[in-house]
Amino acid sequence: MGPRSSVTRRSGRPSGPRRDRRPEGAAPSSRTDPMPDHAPTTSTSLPPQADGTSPAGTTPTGTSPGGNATPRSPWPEVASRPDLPALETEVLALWREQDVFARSLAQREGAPDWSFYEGPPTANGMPGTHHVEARVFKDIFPRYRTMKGLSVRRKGGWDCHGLPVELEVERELGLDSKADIEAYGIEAFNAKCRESVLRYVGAFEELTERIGFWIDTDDAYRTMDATYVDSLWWALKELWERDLIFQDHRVAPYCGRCGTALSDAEVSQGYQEVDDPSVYVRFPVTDGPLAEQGAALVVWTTTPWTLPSNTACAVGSDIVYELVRTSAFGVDDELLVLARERREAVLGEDAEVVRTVHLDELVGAHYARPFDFVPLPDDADTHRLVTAGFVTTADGSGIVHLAPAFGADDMAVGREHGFPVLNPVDATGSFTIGPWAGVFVKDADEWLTENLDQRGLLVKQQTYTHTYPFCWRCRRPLIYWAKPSWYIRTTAKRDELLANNATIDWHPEHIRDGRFGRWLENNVDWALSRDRYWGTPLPFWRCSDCDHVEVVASRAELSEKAGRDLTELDPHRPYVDEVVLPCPVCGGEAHSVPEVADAWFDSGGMPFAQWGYPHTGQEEFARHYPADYICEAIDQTRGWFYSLLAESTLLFDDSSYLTCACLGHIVDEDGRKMSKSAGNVLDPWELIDAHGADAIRWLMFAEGNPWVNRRVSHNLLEDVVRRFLLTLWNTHVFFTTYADIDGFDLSLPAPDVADRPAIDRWVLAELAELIDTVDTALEHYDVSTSTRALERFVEDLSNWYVRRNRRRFWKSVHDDPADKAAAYHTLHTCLSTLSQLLAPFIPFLAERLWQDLEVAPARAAGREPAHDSVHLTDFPVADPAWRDEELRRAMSTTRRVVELGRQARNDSAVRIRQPLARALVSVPEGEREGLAGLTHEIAEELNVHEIELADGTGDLVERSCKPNFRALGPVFQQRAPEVAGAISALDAEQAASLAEDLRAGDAQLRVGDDEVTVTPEMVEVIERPRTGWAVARDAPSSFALDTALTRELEVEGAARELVRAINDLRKAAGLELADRIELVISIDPPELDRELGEAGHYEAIARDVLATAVHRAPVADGTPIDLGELGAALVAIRS
RNA sequence: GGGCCAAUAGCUCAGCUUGGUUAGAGCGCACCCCUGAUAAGGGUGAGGUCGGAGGUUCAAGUCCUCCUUGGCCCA
Repeated sequence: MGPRSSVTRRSGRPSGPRRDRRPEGAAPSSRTDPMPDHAPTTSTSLPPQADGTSPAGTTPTGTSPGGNATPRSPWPEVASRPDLPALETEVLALWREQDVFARSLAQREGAPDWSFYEGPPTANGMPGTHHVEARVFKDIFPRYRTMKGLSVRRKGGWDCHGLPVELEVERELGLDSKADIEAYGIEAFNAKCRESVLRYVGAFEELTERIGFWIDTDDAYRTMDATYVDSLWWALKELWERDLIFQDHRVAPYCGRCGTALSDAEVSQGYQEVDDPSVYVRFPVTDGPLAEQGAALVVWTTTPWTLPSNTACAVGSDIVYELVRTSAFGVDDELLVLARERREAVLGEDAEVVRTVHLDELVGAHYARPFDFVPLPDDADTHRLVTAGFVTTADGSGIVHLAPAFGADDMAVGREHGFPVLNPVDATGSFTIGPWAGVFVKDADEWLTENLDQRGLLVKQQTYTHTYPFCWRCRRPLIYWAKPSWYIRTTAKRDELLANNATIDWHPEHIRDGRFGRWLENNVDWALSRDRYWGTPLPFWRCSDCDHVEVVASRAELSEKAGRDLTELDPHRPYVDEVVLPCPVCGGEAHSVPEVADAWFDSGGMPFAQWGYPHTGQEEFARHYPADYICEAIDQTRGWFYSLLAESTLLFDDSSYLTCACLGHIVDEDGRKMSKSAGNVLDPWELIDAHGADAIRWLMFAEGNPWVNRRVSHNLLEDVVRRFLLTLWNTHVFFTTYADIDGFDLSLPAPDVADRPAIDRWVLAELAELIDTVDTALEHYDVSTSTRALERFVEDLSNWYVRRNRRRFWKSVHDDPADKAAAYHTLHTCLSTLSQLLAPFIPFLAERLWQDLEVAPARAAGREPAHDSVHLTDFPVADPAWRDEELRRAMSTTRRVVELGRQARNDSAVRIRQPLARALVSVPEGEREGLAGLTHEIAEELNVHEIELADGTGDLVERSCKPNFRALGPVFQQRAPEVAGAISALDAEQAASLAEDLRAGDAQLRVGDDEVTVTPEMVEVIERPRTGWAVARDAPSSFALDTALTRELEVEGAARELVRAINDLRKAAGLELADRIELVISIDPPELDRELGEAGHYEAIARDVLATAVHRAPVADGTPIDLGELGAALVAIRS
């Protein structure tokens, strides 16, 4: 959407930022309190909004930079529960006000171009969810390339011409035929078409902006514009001059109601399964031996209306025919001729075979035509049998009726044998002569059949179920009809089309040789003309005297030839029809031909016509040709993908696009196609209003495979929001909440990465990996890999990094300022970089993060941020200092061990609050060293004082061996299972011995009667603790937990229990994060009280519950806290 | 009739290009834990003949052939 467009679509939509402020009189939030040394002690969540609205995020910049935020803190307030659609409209407002899209383009001026072509949506209906799919895929890669430093001009476009537009207008005006339209007036009709198009363009523009598709709609091309048509005229003249355009009678699928032939693409949209008549007719033979015997041919057809136009019949040269006697069809002992293979199917088992009929006897024989009301040319030798390759015995009788006017095959055979074209059918599809004159041919089938029956010519009649083409708009059956049409001779360039196709980078790859390649191999000449009104007029003027055709390449050339200024002519009917040219050959009058161009010709010409090339825009054309990237749904293989390739191949001898993304269709939750009749169409606005555009975008990019049909539903969108967007948002909320409380100053220098704790270095190493993954994947148009990596990282960041490090954020800044700074800087880097990585995917939320994390702090510090929008930044590059493969591996092991530890805790039923003394961990030897540096993470996470790492020796562990087939297989081949069995069968002692041997290198192993050499790779040595402790393990690792409790551990556990219970009391009392309390506590028995005191636990409790004093005294109104077998406490808090 | 694509847990999807013996994730369900991210978080469990049948191979969800079902396209 153009950066200057407006977005005022509906009332009732949030129109501006909402403040997530407390209602008057509510308890003050912690942020307005003096800065606490300690972390908040109670929930940081905000109370429900008094006005009933859900809390939305703030807008830290844009409408009111800095707003009424507390001046002290650079960090914006963020809602724990965001209203994503509202957040997005705020971001839209920001982009509009700051002109961000235009600036993102301006910023790359002079940079290398990366060219994108907009495949124009046909503006003849409201945009649907499938348009959202295509448009977000068109958006993401240009955004990515822009961030990579390229200049990506994004010129919008609208497909304005074509039958769909006409039909819409016809409906509107209540017109029902071409005669109606002409009565209404072509000029007025086309004006209505133009109006209709403009109406829908507006609807598309709104949706385009709302979903964050950055494309310049202000600069959009429109296929109906005069300059565009001028370009198409040039192209048509080029083709004409290269002898690539011709006019011919061709049998084409034709709609009598719409009065036009349909393109293959159009026909393919209208196939339906229907029951048609299936009639077997007697054609009495009139010469030769068969005639003497009184035999008749059995001829089959499903289109009785074509029988009056019959000119011949075809038999197959490799088919065996028989003369058959039967009385089963109303004539006693009649003789019939048909294919042997069809005898039983057509005549039944009782028919008696008289003899085989030689092909020689059939070919050339004449027969009596079934109807004779269509006049025949005098000199034609018609109504005889010929051979044709397409005759089969799959159905019918093996004798095929030919009517060259109504079948492509028939026409070809007719040409070969010089048969005339008998066409008693007019442009409305009705008979022009005979008893059924004026009747639509399909409606005459029944009468014709009855008539045959009455005349004793009908053998039998059945119903035949097959798929038959219907007009995709008006739903009437198409007929195949010979009519004059203009064609582009694409078959002359089939090899070139295939060669150019081979140069295209298709996604998915199989399109190239599959669907598209096959289509090109079977290429037929492009039926260019349409007998309609609202389209590009063919620039052909034909002399009424000598038939010379004059072709013009522009309105300027037309002016020259007409001898008057027509440069301002609206190049549409009826204006073009009014121009008469003098014939340069005979001096007669040349009139424009009445046909307009197939609208696909318009769309395929956009690479040059969007610039008005070659009359204008030569430089732009050269600069942006070919497109680096185009993208549409798979149905465009026969549509735009073809018209683009055909035109560029014929005109420029190459492909106009280098990479083509070919999307699957959008289906509903149950995998069904969305259709109005099924009532399962999802309105994109409804989805956007409920879940936000980012949710839809992420669904499109992350859920399933873009190249395959994908499901969209409210449930799936909710899932995306919860699983991904809210996880990301929660992490953001965590950071900004504590950054605010601590007044974290971003401008203070960050500790060197090398000086930060391992977990910081780990998350940065993961971040570096993430950047590489996303960058590489996007480079290759692979959104699935990128989104999977991003989801994984966000999950790790939230549920490992943040969870493991919470204490670092809330502990006193005085304890360890460097550590605290490391934590803040690390998390800030992660979120900020994520914002950039996510910018092409979910531009709204990414922008919001960037505003909160980069723009707001900078402005609060009185300086301008380096980039005031994430969409103006460069795609992130990983700092080499972040990379640490070993640490990533080690942390992966650590996390696996922690999972085992949790499992052991679970199984042992010793809850995590109860500290335990020690645990023994075994991991494969290669992972031991890395793990050693991270045991404190395990200890802390599992509340175990000491983690011992088994060193692979000694009696603490028992070993077993597991075969590694990947290494064994190639070496031992057939013996691999035997060797593997031997490895598995080793007892603990043998396994220990083998493990020792393998430490030094290869080892010998007894297998049956042999000894074989095994390498360390072939054997995985597994250790398991020998202790009686609570053990959990997966294959190579184990965790043994010493659950023995000492008195000291129990007392420590009691202290933890007290902290938790007192914090609950604080929460229940409605205390704020930083409120101080005094604690009155009385413990029973006194011995426990003494032990708590001696071990210093009261100081720790005071620190953890923000108590300024602890009074160990009897409590009258205290709350009891159960400390299990140790005793109980009575506690009161005073604020 | 031909072509292309798809079929993996109740649901949505990874894994297949490069075959390795214990097929993963999320959601949902059941039970449990945690409680200073808390309308969050974590664990465990149930749930799979990887659409079917053959074949290749020491080894097949993965490669080959055929078939079934669905979608799209062509005729």
